[in-house]
Amino acid sequence: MPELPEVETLATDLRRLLTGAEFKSVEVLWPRSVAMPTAEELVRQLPGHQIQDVSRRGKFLVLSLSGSSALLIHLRMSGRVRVEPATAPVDSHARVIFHLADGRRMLFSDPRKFGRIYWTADAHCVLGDLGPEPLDDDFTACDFWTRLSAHKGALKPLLLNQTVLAGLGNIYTDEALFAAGLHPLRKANTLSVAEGERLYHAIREVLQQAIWHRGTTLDDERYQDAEGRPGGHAQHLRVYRRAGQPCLRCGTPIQRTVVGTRGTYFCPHCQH
DNA sequence: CTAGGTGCCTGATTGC
DNA sequence: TGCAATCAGGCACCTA
Repeated sequence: MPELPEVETLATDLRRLLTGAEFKSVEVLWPRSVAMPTAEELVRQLPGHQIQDVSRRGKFLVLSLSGSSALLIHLRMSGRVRVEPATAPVDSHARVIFHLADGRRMLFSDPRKFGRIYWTADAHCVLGDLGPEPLDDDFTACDFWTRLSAHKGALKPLLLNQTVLAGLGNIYTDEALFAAGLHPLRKANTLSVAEGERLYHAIREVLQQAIWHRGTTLDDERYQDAEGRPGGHAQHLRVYRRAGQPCLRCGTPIQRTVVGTRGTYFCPHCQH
């Protein structure tokens, strides 16, 4: 599933591929993929708008358009965005097809139909509740510890909460907790300042490594970059989907448990 | 306010 | 073998 590193990789690719491109027409094959405005309005009014920049906020892909509107795309579980020539065969899971004036198309495909597209003049109304960007310079360890200490629940659900911190999903949350030596059920407000700092640095390092490898594509998952290539980070995962295999630090078998509703992987010896 | 539960979805896996 | 049931999971939405 696409999390911050996958969306970052995609945004970087799309910026290179799409800056300056203009929408010629839009085909909506699954109307519920369009969250805002209605599919009809998108089809009627998006053509003619130009893509001025592509960036990322949390797990949202942000396409800044002429006229200061923004096209926001959330891939959720199985969404994918690809730029391809108009002659490419149409993906059977295509949900929205953006035909570009230069003849190419930007395809949004999504087998599980959880992904959502927003077109709005006020991106803040969609992105406004997101927490800080973990890789931003102005997001500090001190800020992070303060946020953690305000919650008495377990660390894992808290790190998945996008209003606390933007961009982490199931994979990188488990990886960051392992790297920090913290148990997923550890209560957030019991962390020492030093432990908070460890988690802060672990999150940033795990995310940066994954971006370096252009994201994680697991065997049964379909994350791809804008040109259809898989990411290379799967082989660097240290706990995620490694239940029963030896911890790379101490050799103890990695355990899988369920926290909330999420499959959760951790080393019972290294994480406290 | 927060915490916890459910629905949205389909491909892959499991069970009979 | 074939079919049905189960599971996975991010987030919106609901209730306590």
